[in-house]
Amino acid sequence: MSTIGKALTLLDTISRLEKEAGLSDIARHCALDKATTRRFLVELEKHGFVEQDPETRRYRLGGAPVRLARIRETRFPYLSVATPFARELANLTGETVHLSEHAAGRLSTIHVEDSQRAHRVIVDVGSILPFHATASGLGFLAFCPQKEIDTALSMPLQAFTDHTLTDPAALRQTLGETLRRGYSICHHSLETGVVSVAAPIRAPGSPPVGAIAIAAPATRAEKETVEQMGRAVMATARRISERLFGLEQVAADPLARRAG
Amino acid sequence: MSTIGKALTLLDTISRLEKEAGLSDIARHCALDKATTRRFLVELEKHGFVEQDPETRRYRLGGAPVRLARIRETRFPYLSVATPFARELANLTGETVHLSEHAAGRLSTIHVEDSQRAHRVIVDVGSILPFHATASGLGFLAFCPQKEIDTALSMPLQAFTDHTLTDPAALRQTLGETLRRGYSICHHSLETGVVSVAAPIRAPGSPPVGAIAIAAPATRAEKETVEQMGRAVMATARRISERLFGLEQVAADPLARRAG
DNA sequence: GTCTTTCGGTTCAATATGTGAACCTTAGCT
DNA sequence: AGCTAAGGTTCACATATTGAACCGAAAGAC
Repeated sequence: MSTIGKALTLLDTISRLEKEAGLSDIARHCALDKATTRRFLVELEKHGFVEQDPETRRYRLGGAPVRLARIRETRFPYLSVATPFARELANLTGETVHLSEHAAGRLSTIHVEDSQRAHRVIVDVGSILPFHATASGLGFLAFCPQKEIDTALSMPLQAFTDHTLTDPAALRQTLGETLRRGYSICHHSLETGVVSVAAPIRAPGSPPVGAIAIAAPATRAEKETVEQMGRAVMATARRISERLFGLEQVAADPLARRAG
Repeated sequence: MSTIGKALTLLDTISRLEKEAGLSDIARHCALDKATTRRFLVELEKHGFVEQDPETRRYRLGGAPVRLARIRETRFPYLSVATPFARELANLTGETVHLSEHAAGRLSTIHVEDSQRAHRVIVDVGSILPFHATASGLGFLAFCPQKEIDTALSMPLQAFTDHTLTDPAALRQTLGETLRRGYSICHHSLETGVVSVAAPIRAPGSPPVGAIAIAAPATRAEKETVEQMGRAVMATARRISERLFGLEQVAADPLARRAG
């Protein structure tokens, strides 16, 4: 792997740590030499991607990504467009709603609207959503070109619960159903006791850029409720997509226009 | 410079480009070889920091920073805490208010609340604010340790207008006044016709993490108005700081606590 | 139409760059 | 004191990075 790749992987590792960590800790997590880790950290710090606490000497995520993210957001206002819709959906259904974005071949959670109920599903901002074991992943993948699906299903598929589908053939069938239905359903695949539905955010004719999902405790997810939530999430995904990419006839570059 | 440094500099360069750019263009902007540029771009793309449009083959900022920024924001909720205060200040004064964050030794604009007036100052999200020629920069620097000030003033100081102060001694005096006053004032330093006031966001006894500023057309900036805006921005900066870092007696690690 | 330039992208020998075992110093623990 | 593990540094060695030269495609120029 190139040096850049290693450094960005290190950055990714730091982003997954619960809180700031020491040099040796980080080196262990990344399976890198301490000297190498240090050089990387120093370099990343110079550019603001990590910060070192001057007292504890521990490292944490820096402020540089904030600037980049804000620039990205002004050019492609995914978060600012989608967030109000997510909130509306959370209010409508009373369940936790979360948004994910596709980057670096992974689907990561970039926003969460918590359910107001005491008994609710918790989703962490920044968490990575496995394609085969989450509604978001399936809802995203189902609308991707075959090539993407093949790639995703050729990876090792971890069984998070005993309900997790790990057989590529079974997953392909699920994806087919999802595509026909317009939204995905996921029962107890990542965590037991959770049912989710999701739909992709996409420009017509293009692969999705992300997904929106509703996650509910299984005890509140009767068959009929799931269908209601599914239709709601699909409708919301469609509205977000229209705001981001314009209506069908406008096949313009999403980055060239500002969503109205 | 290390490979990582070069790659991150390339990323920074891309972030400054108005829109997506081609390979040769980017190579020229970064003064790097085309082959090198390509390897960097491919590596950055693998990790989601840049995207390539499959049709035009041009490159643009990717989605990965969004995830990192959201994680950073959950741990240190600078934007979400400061934005409502900025909006309030914009409504109160009727002028454009912008927030900046210190990272990688630079002050970058991470949020802008536009004035509602037709005649107003425009500030771009993502723009870098020179320390010596902006109210934000001066307001930030004035509250930094002497060492930071020396570093900043030992850089080449560009004269953006014929009002820009570029003499280190004069700037030191301005910084002293700013420190005593509690907020900075900047007349026509970056652009003629613009007057700005700013105050630092900071934990008591620590260097600032950023600044908040009001930018107004000079025609609306009578001496008295400037003083009013200065007091307002200083008060708002103080309230943001208190929300982020707690009140004086709590000298805890800002990242260990959630603002209330 | 053809010539020319520029584009995105690739190759490979030369070499600059990154690597990591061993080292130092400090801090906390027994 | 003695031990362990922390953060950080050094330098001979190995490997990843570099860039001139290259290719085919496409966009202008004439």
